Amino acid sequence: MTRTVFEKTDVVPLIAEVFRELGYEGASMSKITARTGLSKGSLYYFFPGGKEEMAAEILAHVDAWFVSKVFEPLEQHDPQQAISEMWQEVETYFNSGKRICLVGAFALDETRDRFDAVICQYFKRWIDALCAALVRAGTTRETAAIVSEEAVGGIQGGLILARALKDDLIFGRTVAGLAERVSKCIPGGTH
Amino acid sequence: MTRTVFEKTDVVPLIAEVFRELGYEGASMSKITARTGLSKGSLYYFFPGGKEEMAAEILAHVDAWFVSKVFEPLEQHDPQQAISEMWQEVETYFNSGKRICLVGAFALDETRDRFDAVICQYFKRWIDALCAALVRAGTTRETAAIVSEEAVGGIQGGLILARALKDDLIFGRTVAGLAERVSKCIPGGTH
DNA sequence: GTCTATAGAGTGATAGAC
DNA sequence: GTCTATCACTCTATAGAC
Repeated sequence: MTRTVFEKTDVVPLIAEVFRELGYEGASMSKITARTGLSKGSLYYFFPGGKEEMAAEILAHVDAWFVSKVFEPLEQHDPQQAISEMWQEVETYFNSGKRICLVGAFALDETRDRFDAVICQYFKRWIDALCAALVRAGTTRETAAIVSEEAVGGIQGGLILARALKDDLIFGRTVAGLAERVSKCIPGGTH
Repeated sequence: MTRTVFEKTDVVPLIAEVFRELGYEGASMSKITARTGLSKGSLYYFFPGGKEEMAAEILAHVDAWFVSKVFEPLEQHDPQQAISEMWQEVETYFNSGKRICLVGAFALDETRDRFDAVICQYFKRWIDALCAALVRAGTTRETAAIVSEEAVGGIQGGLILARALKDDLIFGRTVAGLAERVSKCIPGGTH
């Protein structure tokens, strides 16, 4: 019998892609075993709580990525640089719109109710972090709050359009448009 | 014994809400029978093709609604009035963000591949119709194309944020913001 | 031998099709 | 309601590292 040894840190991103592509309900255990190469035994060894625990860990993993790559820089670093890096990270992470936002997808159906705290926190922190960065860059609190919502929402909308239209360029246009509008509300911003 | 007689036209909107709330995979036949009051027999009488035929008819029904209430007015009526009515219809239809876009939700997971022609057509026609209305109102073709994408995408993003944050006001703010930006690119528009 | 990780047959429940 | 396939999940067996 061959024995492949997995580590949990390697397993989480694999399962994440299955949930991302098939959704919570569509990601059956058999699909997960087929696409990850892990047996049911291994999956339940890593995640005794089953499918719900897998999804919870995956959401936490996605959230942690955004915290370190996007939210914390926006909250702590130079605001203009952090915002500019945010657009870059977003374009790369979502692979020009070919990869969707797992948190956004989970928000749309009853899956939201299973994970509502994480889902709500993710978007709230993103909007608040961007807003705080804009305020530090000199934007008024009112404008910053409105623009931050528009930017985070706009990214989600761009991902839906990219998948719906099977258009590899639309997400880039969306991000570029949002970046321009955000930078225009920074006094002395590059535009 | 009581006997409730259903007509297919009454059944489609009922099933539509189940798909909208639970997603394609989450909307099991038992959930559909439970929430519509229809027996499995009735469902297969109305939809011999099963679940896939139900979803296809529901998508067609949603699309037809948008064609008559949004796309055709944008394509044919007074552009400024049609655009202003679009925002009104969108706010009402999505119930201030408490109701999501079925087409957008289907676009996110592998459900898209089952219905990709309808899903693509829906968003393409919406963007094109809005773009054409803006051009008729005097906007340059280039600006109109960009703004139309931003508006249709922005609506989808607003719906995701509304559900994720459980915020009844954010969708209204999103629509108001988009409406303002759209009207600003019309020469002599009301702003 | 112990311990950790893996395999996969087998469980009852429920899916969608008819 | 009845069908078969598949669901999430359990359990036993065991491979390999120590």
